[in-house]
Amino acid sequence: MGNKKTTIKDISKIANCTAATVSMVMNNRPGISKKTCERVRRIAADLDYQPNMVARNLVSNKSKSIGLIINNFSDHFFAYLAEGVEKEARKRGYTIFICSIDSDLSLEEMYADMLVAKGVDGMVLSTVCSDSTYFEKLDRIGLPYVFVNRKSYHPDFAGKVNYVVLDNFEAGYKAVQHLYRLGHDRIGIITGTLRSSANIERTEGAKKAMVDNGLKVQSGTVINCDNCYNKAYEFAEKLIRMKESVTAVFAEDDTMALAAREAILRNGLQIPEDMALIGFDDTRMSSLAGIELTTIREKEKGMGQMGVNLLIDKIENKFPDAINQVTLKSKLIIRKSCGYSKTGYVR
Amino acid sequence: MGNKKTTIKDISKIANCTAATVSMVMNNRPGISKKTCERVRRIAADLDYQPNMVARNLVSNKSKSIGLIINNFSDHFFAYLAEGVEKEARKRGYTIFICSIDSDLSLEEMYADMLVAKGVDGMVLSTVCSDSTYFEKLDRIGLPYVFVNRKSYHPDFAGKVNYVVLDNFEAGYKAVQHLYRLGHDRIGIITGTLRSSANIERTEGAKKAMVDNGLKVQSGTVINCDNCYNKAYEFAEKLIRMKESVTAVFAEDDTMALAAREAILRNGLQIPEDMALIGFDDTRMSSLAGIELTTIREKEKGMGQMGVNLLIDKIENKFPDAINQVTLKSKLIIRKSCGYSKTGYVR
DNA sequence: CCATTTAGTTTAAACGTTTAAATAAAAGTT
DNA sequence: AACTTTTATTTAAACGTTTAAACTAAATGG
Repeated sequence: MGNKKTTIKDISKIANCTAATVSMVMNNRPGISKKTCERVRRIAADLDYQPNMVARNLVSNKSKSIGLIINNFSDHFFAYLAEGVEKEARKRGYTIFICSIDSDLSLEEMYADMLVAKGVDGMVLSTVCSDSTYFEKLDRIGLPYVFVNRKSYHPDFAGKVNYVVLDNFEAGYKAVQHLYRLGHDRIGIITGTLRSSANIERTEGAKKAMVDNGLKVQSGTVINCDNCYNKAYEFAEKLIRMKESVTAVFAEDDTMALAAREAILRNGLQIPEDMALIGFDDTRMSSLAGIELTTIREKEKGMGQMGVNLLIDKIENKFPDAINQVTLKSKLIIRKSCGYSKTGYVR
Repeated sequence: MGNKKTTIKDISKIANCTAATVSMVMNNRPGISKKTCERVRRIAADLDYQPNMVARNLVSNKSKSIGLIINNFSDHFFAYLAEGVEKEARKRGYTIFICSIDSDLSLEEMYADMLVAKGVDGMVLSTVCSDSTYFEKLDRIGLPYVFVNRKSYHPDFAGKVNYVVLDNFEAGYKAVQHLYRLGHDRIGIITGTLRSSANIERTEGAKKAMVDNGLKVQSGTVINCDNCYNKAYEFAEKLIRMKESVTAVFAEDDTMALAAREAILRNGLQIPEDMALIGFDDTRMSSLAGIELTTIREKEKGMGQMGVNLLIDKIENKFPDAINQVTLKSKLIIRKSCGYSKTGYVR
């Protein structure tokens, strides 16, 4: 043990040349004789040489590492997002530093600073919108970053920031439109945290659909449950008690939808007969026999991939000053929880 | 843009002292006058100085970074494991490089090499047991690592390697014992990939329980489905067709259990009346109304935490040559899918 | 055969820190 | 006042690379 790693110097000594020569060989630089090249290569292989990225990073100021800040690992959304980011980054030769903030917004800036200090080449930011604009620090030092699943509403940044998002407005609209056309007039909305532009826009879309169809958004029927199972369960019970006024529920993520489902069933009601239910995310749970939740599918993995590709393009200066703002579309997955049948919509 | 990061030199110039002095101030070293200390501190704060970890890493040979290799992000097990690792590491001041191999075992060694090159202080290895012993390279260079959810059977390593695992044998035993005591004599087993010590031991435990109770392990009733939903679905359909010989199924993870559930229900059978079913992991799906899967709960997050704590203790040389082999116990979560009732077991 | 080009290699500085050793300045002792 | 001790600061080397510039030797050209 303690047998230090092989360095370029170790090789150069054995190969009777200087470190510079070895470096050039290892980087396939032109202008080295075939003989030395082969000799050095052989010795490097013999000693199982791996270039020290830390040293390389110091001089080149490139680390081939990317920072990824997510909210948490166990949410379907972030898990798939991270999967997309990591796999795609790997393909392009980058490694991921991952940080989760677990809804503690104050952590984000701290992590970002740390990632910068650790020398990442760029960052993917997927947590909710804090009002802070700490990322102008990133701009200042010229470190590329892209938002995934998040926009900035800040007037100084909204137009400049690179992002990949879902068309959440359209998705929310679509969800409510589906309920409306199945005959529902009184619809409750369980929203996710409103610090996220995604949820803000889902909610706006949903409300717009209600207004466009001449429905009223009744007070107490739209509540922020912060993507939390328990809060959603409680709120769903409240909605049930308003049964006269509510016949359908749109939950802005599947976890909350399933919380609502539990509340509805435990209170002796049936889905969709007594209460229609539509979720968001199309998690694995939604398709199970007996659950069959109508929901909205977004390509989290794809968003991660696109985001990181875009980031790497920036890093590698493919399109230095392009501003990339990508908006993806979602898909309505119709199952049984809203009672849609082949006979189609009633209006 | 392009406004390079502040360095120690920038500060030293303004503060009229040398880089060494600044360094000492930033590291709270004794022997600097209060005056310089404050001056340097103020300037550093003004310039928003962040020490460059890359440079620091190069000289100290410590990076405060840890490598984590998982199979994938979207599996419940690895998501929670990673969550535990990351959170605990954060508490102790470490950042995580995450790599997923997605069942491609050959990637693991490559990643490990890369992580070493990037200067991690240690690694948490949670993927399946490859037969390779590439980690002796890690021993050679003196880089600490710990296995989580995995042991080594290799005679040279089995006794020396640090790990945190579940008592999978006992868990498998417990699962089958539960079925047996509910009156089942013919039990099918859907195993996870047998390249993982976890699944090997679950299977062995399960078989032992059968043997101990005088049951026969019939041919064709124990099949490796590689933790794959589709394979499990198919195999479950086969088991159904052997209905005379099989009345209960033990699946080594919840995903496969739910695949079996779909197969059973789609074939017009009922759970638990026609077929009892027990899973493993207690994922969020298992507890949903209408699913209510009996399963085995393990603390993935806790395993991650313990693993990384153990690793950091090694890194920081708390117990230099201790060998830590931790075995945790699981818990049987009884729901409805095996038909257990308050009347208890029949034997 | 000398001048010039080309090919192969080395030198030396740089990247931003840390750290042991050296030095200088200030403070104590007699 | 001369010597010792203490305190504060600087020097210089190191970490493992990369890279531009300098050098050397061999090849080419006239």
